[in-house]
Amino acid sequence: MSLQDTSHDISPSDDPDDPVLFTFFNEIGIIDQLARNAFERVLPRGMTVPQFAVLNHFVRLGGPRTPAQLASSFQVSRATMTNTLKRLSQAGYIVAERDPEDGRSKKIDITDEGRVMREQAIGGLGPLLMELSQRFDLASLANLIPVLQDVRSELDNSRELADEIATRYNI
Amino acid sequence: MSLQDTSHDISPSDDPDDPVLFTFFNEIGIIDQLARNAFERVLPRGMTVPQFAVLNHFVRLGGPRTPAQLASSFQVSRATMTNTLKRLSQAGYIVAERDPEDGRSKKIDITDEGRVMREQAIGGLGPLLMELSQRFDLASLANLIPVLQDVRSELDNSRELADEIATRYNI
DNA sequence: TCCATATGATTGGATATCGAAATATATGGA
DNA sequence: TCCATATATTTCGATATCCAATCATATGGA
Repeated sequence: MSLQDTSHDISPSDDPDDPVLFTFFNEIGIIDQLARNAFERVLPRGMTVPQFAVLNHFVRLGGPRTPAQLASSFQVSRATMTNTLKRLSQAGYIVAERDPEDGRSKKIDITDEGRVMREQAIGGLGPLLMELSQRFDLASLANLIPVLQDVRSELDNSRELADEIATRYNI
Repeated sequence: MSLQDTSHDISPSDDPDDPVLFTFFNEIGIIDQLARNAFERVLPRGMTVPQFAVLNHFVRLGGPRTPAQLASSFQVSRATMTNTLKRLSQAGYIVAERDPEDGRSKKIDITDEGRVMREQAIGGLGPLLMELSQRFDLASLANLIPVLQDVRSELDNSRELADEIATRYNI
């Protein structure tokens, strides 16, 4: 959920103690929620956005990959990736085998069933993206992307900052 | 998690079948994740972003509010709001009483303990926002906000679109 | 060789979130 | 009055996500 309520209106907040960053992250959070929800609706029954993302990764970039590599690619914790991989594996969409070179590690790859499921997922996702493309001003969005990437990069570096502030203020 | 992996780099994707919308929502998702995480780090032990958001709502806009109103304000389902309110209530930060006018409904309001907790939360959140304000180009972010609000508004209207596509493609 | 440390993966416990179903109360019409 | 329908809230079951702790395997230095 976002930091700030909106009372479900779309107009900008004009509260003076409502800094730009607040409003910005608020919008980001709501958009993420709505987009995730829209995508999930057009995915096949039981398929989720994170699971599809992993299947798509294998189709587009090829396998195999280790769980650690996947976690890093998607910027989630290894624990989270373990969870997603477990579900995909139980559904038969991926296979895992131990790495003979390094007994700690695993090699994950997509199965034929996984490829079929990924195709089915594209079947609904593609049309949704098409429709949304027509509704949005894609040029404006394209202009936003570099700024968003800067923000991401800065946030990426601010974990220590947050921890430092936490020790300063939360004892 | 986002739809698309990034292999943890920041550069724009130049994959031709990687439409602007894909990249855009991908960035949004990662930023939301990172920001949420940063905020959670500076909140007092046990306090979460959604819980703080509700307390902050009461302090800024006053109470009481019904669960349905809160759910609508934050754009989450009523089930989700019930869950958050239960935790806040168990911690003593809010109180609920039945609405004498309408037996189905409840009036929620913040307690003094809730106000204290909200102040403590501001203690860490404020400094983090300050620091981030210095690291970011706030003017660029401010320019983005209207576009983001348009996107949100469009997504807000696209639930039926997603459902229609779902019935078309997912049988 | 042996141990301390590092690294990969998982488990356990917590919260958030959704949709669907259940529960309780209103409301309006026959 | 009584019932069908609408609305408010909660419950249930599922997934995602994190952190902290655990387990297994490597690796490097004494």
